[in-house]
Amino acid sequence: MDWHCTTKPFVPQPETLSFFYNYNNNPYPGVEVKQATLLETGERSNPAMDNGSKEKKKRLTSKQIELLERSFQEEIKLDPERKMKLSRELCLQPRQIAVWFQNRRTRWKTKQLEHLYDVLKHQYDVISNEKQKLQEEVMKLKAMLGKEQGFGMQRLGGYPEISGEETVESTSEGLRGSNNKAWGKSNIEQVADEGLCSLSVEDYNTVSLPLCHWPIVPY
DNA sequence: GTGCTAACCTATTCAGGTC
DNA sequence: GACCTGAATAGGTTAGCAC
Repeated sequence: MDWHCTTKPFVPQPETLSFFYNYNNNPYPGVEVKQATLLETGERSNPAMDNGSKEKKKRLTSKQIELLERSFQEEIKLDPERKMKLSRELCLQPRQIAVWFQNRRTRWKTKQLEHLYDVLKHQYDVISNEKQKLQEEVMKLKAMLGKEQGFGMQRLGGYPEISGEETVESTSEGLRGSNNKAWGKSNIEQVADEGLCSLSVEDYNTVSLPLCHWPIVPY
């Protein structure tokens, strides 16, 4: 089984998260009313219970799952025609096919969310590391500046005042802002330029989560 | 506009399998 | 027997169609 989507994925477009909610830009994907077939009507009822005697739940065979999985990889949605075809081929009720696809989509979505979490976490780690490096660099530069100014002031008979309140972040921003070309672009800005994330310098300092402006489509 | 129907969804239940 | 997984159910939303 491939709950981890390691085989051919129906890869969602990365620029949007809407695929979690909307597989085909409809409020409910695949909701297209089609004339119900005789077999499909009454699908809501449990076919296993129809004969009065309560049949026990049965696991699908590996062969059935294999075919269902292959079909799912081809198309995440299940159209009535395909449902009936699978139903005949696998000797399962159409309802069972529909339920399997529904559960499979749920599992797929969960996996996608887990994957997205990993990606975001990685991005966050990268940004955190870069911030740490920049802070260290700023401290070094401040120390150097202090020494130089101290030396100059000694000759003038005084010492400069370096505020302890001054934030590393503001200094960092100022330096980079005043001489952007010399500093070059940070990884984060490159990412932002590539349109993956929309980050401002302000975001930089307050970022607690990657501030990617991906649309969250309400369900 | 309203009612019906069939598709979808999430949350939950329950049974089979594994340790 | 506890825990996990997956098949199935319950209940809700949405959209197309007929009236």
